[in-house]
Amino acid sequence: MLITRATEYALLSLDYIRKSDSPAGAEQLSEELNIPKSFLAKILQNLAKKEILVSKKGAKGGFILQKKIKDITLFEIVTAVEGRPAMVFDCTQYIDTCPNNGAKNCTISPFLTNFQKKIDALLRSLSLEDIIGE
Amino acid sequence: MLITRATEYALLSLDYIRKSDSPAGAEQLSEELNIPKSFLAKILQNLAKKEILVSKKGAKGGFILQKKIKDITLFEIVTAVEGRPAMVFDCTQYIDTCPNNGAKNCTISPFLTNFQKKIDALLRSLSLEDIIGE
DNA sequence: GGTAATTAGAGTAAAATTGTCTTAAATTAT
DNA sequence: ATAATTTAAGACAATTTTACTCTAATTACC
Repeated sequence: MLITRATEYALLSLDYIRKSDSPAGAEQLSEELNIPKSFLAKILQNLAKKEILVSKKGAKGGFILQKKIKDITLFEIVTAVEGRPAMVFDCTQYIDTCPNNGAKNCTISPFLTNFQKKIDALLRSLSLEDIIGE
Repeated sequence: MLITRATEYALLSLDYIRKSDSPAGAEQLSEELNIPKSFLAKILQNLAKKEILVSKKGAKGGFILQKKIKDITLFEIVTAVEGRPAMVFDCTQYIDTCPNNGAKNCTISPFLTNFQKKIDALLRSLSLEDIIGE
């Protein structure tokens, strides 16, 4: 799966948040969107760390958007939530057993790297506005 | 991960097989490419079932290509090896807890479906020749 | 017939994802 | 100030997916 459930939850939350007048709390989002609360809280925290959301603590706290939806890319969201860009493949994991000693003599490495770049570019080109509409 | 290790093993094997004069056996491929034998055997079986490889049993048996490399798409390979097309996302899994009762009122479903189609088209447009060269 | 190879299916192990819990820190309202 | 509310952080547990193994059967060559 290129995009995990966590990212799907993030997209749904971001759509809810941008439609909300006041800060939306984790509990509220959890109930409205039927997403496990503690899990969602983590996701929202990650979005806040990466400057996609602003978090407000205390009573009447919650989350609001930090940027316009056209200025938030899918690449940013995925990276924030999953802790790394969406990966197409990962032969780097077993580079130690690679019979070609890494990418140097690998027949498929150049292709896969290129493919990854294409997906990255696609994700960077898509804004939250593209996804959830204006 | 859009493409699993099994598909990577398939690509490496296909490259080896197409360079080989005689049928390449699972054991040989396993040793040359440093891939666990039993795991690889399953992958090769799947490629054979989906008419990408021809399998020859018995002594001097092994696998040979069934088509030209320009006529084998990455989509075919992934589908054969992983048992389904490469998935971009999967909210269908938890459709029962979806607050929008499935895709009908979902804010992100149209986008995700569209995104999936783009990836499918990309995978269908790429031949094995594109990946491993002529 | 005997050996070399694939086929088939169940089963195990490891890793990643998803989800929970508990405690602390910050902010607001009273 | 104090209580109530809400985020922050981190450890932990459950689930799912991926990766891999094993055994027995089948097929084909010599």
